[in-house]
Amino acid sequence: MADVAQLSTSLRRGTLEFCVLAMVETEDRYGNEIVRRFGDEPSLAASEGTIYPLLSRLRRAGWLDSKWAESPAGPPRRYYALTLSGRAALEHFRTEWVSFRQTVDRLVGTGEVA
Amino acid sequence: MADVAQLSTSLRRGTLEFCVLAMVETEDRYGNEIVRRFGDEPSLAASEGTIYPLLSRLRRAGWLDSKWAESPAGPPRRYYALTLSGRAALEHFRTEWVSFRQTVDRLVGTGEVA
DNA sequence: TGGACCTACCTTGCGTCGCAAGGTACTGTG
DNA sequence: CACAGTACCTTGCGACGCAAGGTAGGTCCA
Repeated sequence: MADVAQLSTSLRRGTLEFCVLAMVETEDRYGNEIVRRFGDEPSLAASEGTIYPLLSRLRRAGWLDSKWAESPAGPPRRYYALTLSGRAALEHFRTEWVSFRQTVDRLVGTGEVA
Repeated sequence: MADVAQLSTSLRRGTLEFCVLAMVETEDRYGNEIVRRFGDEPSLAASEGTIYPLLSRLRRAGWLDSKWAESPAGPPRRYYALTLSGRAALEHFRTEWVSFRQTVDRLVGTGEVA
């Protein structure tokens, strides 16, 4: 059960993968970079153990493409880019997200006036 | 992997339980009633196999209380009510949800202008 | 040269959850 | 008495988050 401390853990579910897609939409990025960027988002913080398997799944699903490139200092990096079907999936999520968000707002309320 | 058909399945994760809490916030409700009400929400549809175990978890977590009552026609119903700590959890979710929602809007965009 | 450290990748194991399918039982109707 | 409707719950499977553990390339400095 999601006690209060783990609340945001399961909130991320189903959203994180599309945040990743959005993150590589305009620019190729590599795994560790993505992990660090999510670390800056308090509502979305996710560790290596979450991001790397997620990137593999997105690659297998054909939504991401990857190519190796050398690092200016350190081991080589695997850069990810959005594929055509990845872009389509992201677009589809955007519309799905809007209606989902509205439904939740309506059902649980946000403290604002209805 | 969440293909497009299962997209909303995992979106629900982490949200559904609080929609349930919100649903019994102002009025006691029983399981089948909750299932039917979610059936009317296209973004949240969830079946018995999801709702009943969820209700049990919420009860074990101390967020819901239940009492049996006879039905005007049919087998007895188990009515659920929000406990004090359930109410606190729901309030906590409401603030968490608002910031989560904003983060996702910002990261994936919604098609609206930034 | 060699040790310490950083960066970068990935896997293993555990626990949780959604959900289709299957199961039990009470009630009213023909 | 059979049947259909209502209402509850469980089982088994697959997917996922994530802490922890593992490998390896690169730089720095003594």
